[in-house]
Amino acid sequence: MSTSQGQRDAASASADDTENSRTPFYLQLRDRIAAQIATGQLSAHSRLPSERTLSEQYQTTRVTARLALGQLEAEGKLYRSNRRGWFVSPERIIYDPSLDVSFTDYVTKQGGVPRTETLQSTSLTVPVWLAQKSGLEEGSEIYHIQRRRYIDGRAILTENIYVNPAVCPGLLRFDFNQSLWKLMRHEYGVSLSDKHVTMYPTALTDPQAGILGVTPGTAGLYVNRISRNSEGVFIEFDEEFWLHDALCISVHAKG
Amino acid sequence: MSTSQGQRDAASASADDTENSRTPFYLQLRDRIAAQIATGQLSAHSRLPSERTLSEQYQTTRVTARLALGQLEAEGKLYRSNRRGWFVSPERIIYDPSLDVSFTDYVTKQGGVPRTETLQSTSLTVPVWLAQKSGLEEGSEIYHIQRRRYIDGRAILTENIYVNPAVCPGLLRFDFNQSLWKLMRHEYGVSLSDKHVTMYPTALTDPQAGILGVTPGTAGLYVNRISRNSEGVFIEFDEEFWLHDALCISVHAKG
DNA sequence: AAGTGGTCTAGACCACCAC
DNA sequence: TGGTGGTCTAGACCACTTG
Repeated sequence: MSTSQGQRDAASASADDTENSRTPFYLQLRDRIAAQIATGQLSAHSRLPSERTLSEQYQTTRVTARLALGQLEAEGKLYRSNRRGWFVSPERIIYDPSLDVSFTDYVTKQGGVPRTETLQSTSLTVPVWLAQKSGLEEGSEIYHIQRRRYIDGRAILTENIYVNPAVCPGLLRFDFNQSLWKLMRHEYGVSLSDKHVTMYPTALTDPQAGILGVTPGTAGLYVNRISRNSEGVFIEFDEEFWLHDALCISVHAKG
Repeated sequence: MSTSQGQRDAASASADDTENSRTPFYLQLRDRIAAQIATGQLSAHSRLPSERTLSEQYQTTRVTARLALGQLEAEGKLYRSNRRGWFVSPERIIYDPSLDVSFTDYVTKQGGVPRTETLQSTSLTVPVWLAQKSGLEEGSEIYHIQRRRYIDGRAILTENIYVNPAVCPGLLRFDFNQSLWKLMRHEYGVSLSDKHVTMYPTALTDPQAGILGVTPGTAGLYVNRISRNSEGVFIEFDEEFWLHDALCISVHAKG
């Protein structure tokens, strides 16, 4: 007999009930938490009460509380870290993948604290899929660099970069915790002129989710970019896996 | 005593268990369904068995089955429709928001069946936020068009378009179920030269989720675009709400 | 009317993290 | 060691869609 649901609408001060049917409780709860974020009672990177505390506080179950939290996560207003808890998402970083500006520069300029970790830097053999994208011969040599980047201490993207060794011989001797583009420009005089950027929203799955320390299935944005110089020579293929709430893509097109 | 979990790993023929700990059952289930999609046993737009049937088939509960389905939805491999069931997502449509090509044209070219519905077309007063973006005077007149677009009968995006009446006087007399850009070009000789595109992944919430007939919280991609002519005159502001699994953004940048 | 997903309850054990 | 989220069970009623 205690399976009654609802009856909590009275408590929802929300005004946007343009719908005809009752607002489910998890959406009411979502709105209440969202209001606390909007008013600044909960500020960026601050931690929410535990799921058990929330469900008790709002007299519901963990499942329902998690539904509300999941909504806010999907909207990019909350994120979770490992098994540590739920946190308020900071502002999205504005990012233009068609420009070769340094991550460090634009994050700093927008008030964030950037950090880059190099996870791997090796030389390997061009696999089929990359041969097709780059035009390089299958089996020839290519440099592979894998990195993880942070903003304000939170890992928000991991990337795989594949660089044509013909244009940057000996590249692997350098330190990649800095801007790769600056390095290529200053040390090799490489300039990029033709970029093809592809991106789509998708869930982060096993390898990348693990690297970023998030649950598999966490919403992400996949971005890749093929760069060539003015003669059409392949320079690099870069693929990035971003947490979906961390960025806002901004592209200018002229002509 | 019957609360034992797991023990189903034996049934998972999956080979990517590079992790050290046991793969949760909902991920095993996700992989099994994904395999059926990959092999074509389940083809685009075909419907899956009901959640109850699935949970019985795989000897688990609806909650766990829904977790697996939710994963595939987040990856863009499945979508749901109202209370009708779960369906296999078709290929993503490749879309370049920096080009003024017609939706109808590029969807058709990629083998899809496009359809456009005009939900509203009215003249209204420029609100503050739009005045800031466009440079138009607050309170002056602007045309507003709201549309919903389909691919293969599935509603995949809704958009709000705001057009400067100074460059397209009398625009509202036309039919907007066709390409707006073609219309502007042919009838008014308008050509776009400067476009600023902004986009980020987020959940679809109340107004847009309702228009597209999906549950609030469904993953989406928000895209907006401000277009000006070669003299810098504001032409249109367009904002689009896409289902996240429906598209793949592709942008070329030269120079 | 029957079946679907949508919402919700009231618990449980597990794996990991911080103290 | 205690608390957190992660996973899972076994049910329930509701709202909507379809025949």
